[in-house]
Amino acid sequence: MVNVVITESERAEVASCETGELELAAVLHALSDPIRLRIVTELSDGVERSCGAFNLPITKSTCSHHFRVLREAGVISTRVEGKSRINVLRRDPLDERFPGLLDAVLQARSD
Amino acid sequence: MVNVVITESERAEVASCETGELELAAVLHALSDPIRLRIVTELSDGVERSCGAFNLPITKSTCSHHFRVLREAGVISTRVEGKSRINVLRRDPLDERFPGLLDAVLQARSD
DNA sequence: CTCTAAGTACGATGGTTGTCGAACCATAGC
DNA sequence: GCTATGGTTCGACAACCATCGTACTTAGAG
Repeated sequence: MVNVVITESERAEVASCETGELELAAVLHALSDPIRLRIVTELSDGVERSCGAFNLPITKSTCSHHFRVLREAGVISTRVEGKSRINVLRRDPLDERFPGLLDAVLQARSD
Repeated sequence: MVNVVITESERAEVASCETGELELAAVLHALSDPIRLRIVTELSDGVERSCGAFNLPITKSTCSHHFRVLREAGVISTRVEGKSRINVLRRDPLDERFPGLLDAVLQARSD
């Protein structure tokens, strides 16, 4: 059993050395919240939706937070359209980088 | 935009109503840490390993913590053998409940 | 121009998490 | 019985996170 002490930043650095690991962990973390899972599931039909179209049981600011987490992990992308922000699932980039991951999560959710 | 306030426990309860969601979120969360991803990856060859066999850059207690998170999410199982705790990846149960998920994660990691 | 609708940004707060060290426990070997 | 060895448990701590309310921005409607 090793007994080395490292800081948080060093830990993140170590992680990013192994290709793909950091981004994968970020995507998995983004998907590991019920609210965000619900958003992703609803977006998985390919229909673009504004943030307000999800009827989520949270306040506006919390809603904004969750969409940002998903956006920064690369799970969704958002474009401005009039007063609304339209959200789209970034299915193709995700499928290319993590083949099968999104499908597995979506299928698991719909069981 | 709805504006309902709920507590954390209520939120968890709501989540558990939709079948599979809670467990899925737990598994995804368990996998969203670099150290635990590494443990799962090493275990994915089917070889059973003691906790100390991973050479992780963390202390014993932190190590114990990560194995517990994986165990409680149902990702691994542990059995006592002499002085050691032998860890096994619960591949079949995982594949049955979340088909393709583990494979997708493992493949993404090895890119 | 004013008002409303849709979000974002900021600051606060309570809960969770990753980490550590020290103490503890169980087993094997002496 | 004594001593490693391999883990677990506990308490502490800093960082992070989900949540909220308030204030702000931007765009369309009147």
